Amino acid sequence: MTMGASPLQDRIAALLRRNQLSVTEGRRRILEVFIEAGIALSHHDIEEKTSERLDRVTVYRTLQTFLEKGIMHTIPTTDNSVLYAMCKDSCGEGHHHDDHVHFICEVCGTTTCLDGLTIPFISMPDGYQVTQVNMIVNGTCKHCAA
Amino acid sequence: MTMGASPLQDRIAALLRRNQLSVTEGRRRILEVFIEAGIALSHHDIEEKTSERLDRVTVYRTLQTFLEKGIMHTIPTTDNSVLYAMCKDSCGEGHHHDDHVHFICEVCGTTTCLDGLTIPFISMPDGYQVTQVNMIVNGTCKHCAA
DNA sequence: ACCGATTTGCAACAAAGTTGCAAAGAGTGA
DNA sequence: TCACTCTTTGCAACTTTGTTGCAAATCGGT
Repeated sequence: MTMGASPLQDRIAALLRRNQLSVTEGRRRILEVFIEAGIALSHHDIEEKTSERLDRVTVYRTLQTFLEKGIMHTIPTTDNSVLYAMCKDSCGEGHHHDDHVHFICEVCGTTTCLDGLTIPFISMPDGYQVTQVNMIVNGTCKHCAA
Repeated sequence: MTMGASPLQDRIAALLRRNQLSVTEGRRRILEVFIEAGIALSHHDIEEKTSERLDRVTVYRTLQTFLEKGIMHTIPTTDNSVLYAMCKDSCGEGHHHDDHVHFICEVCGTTTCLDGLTIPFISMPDGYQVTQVNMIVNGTCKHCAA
């Protein structure tokens, strides 16, 4: 029985189906958490925000699936926590538009995708072939700046 | 008794003393491994290359010390392994010249500091303050390129 | 409502990282 | 060179993080 529960739930269900994934409780919860948060989250964050509902293993497996489908991407961080963030809708299976800058605020600790900022082109030394470039900026975000 | 054992050992001892660190077996071994390797290493790499000699805990604590002293820096990676690399001699305590690009070869798996390549300046949106910028390039290095 | 395929939770495990403490080692100064 | 002090190391025990196999629950289609 498919009753349009809410615009958010509809959007989540559509996203999953578009990626040939069945719409399950766990996947819905995790996507909800990401959309509500609007920032990049660590595995630990997700476990906290979904605890009493989802098993640790399920979270691991679901995130793995989302990465493979291109629904999410990971963000490298200096302090070595794995962060996940939702890709824009334009990111399909395989094809990523992961060319934006990531910003990590050292005050509030949040990591955001600066979708407006494209990573500048750099020319590599002879013989190097580039497949992906990541750019991570650390500092103070606009909300935390005094 | 200070007898110049070898140029490498002298260099290592000098580096440690310059940073107010006593010259111990463990610290010497770890610096040796880094200098010999010439590439960035994970904690696991170091454990392997010094096993039978150093305790896991010692490796952790030593690397931590080197980070604090500015002898080494960490490199964020897409696959979320923590990598350590030696700073150039010009990096002092606190002051880092960490403005170079890091290259991760997807074929041989090695990570190198491209000291010649400076990270291009990017202008951030209003209100953002930048303290550090990291740039990680994935691809094929010149040794692995067919 | 039923059925096959997928997904979940559990348990057990492996790997990575941390903490406290006693023994060993480094660097003084005599 | 020895003795003394402070630092560093190794051990043991533990927490956290991530993985694997398998049976029960759930999903999507009919």
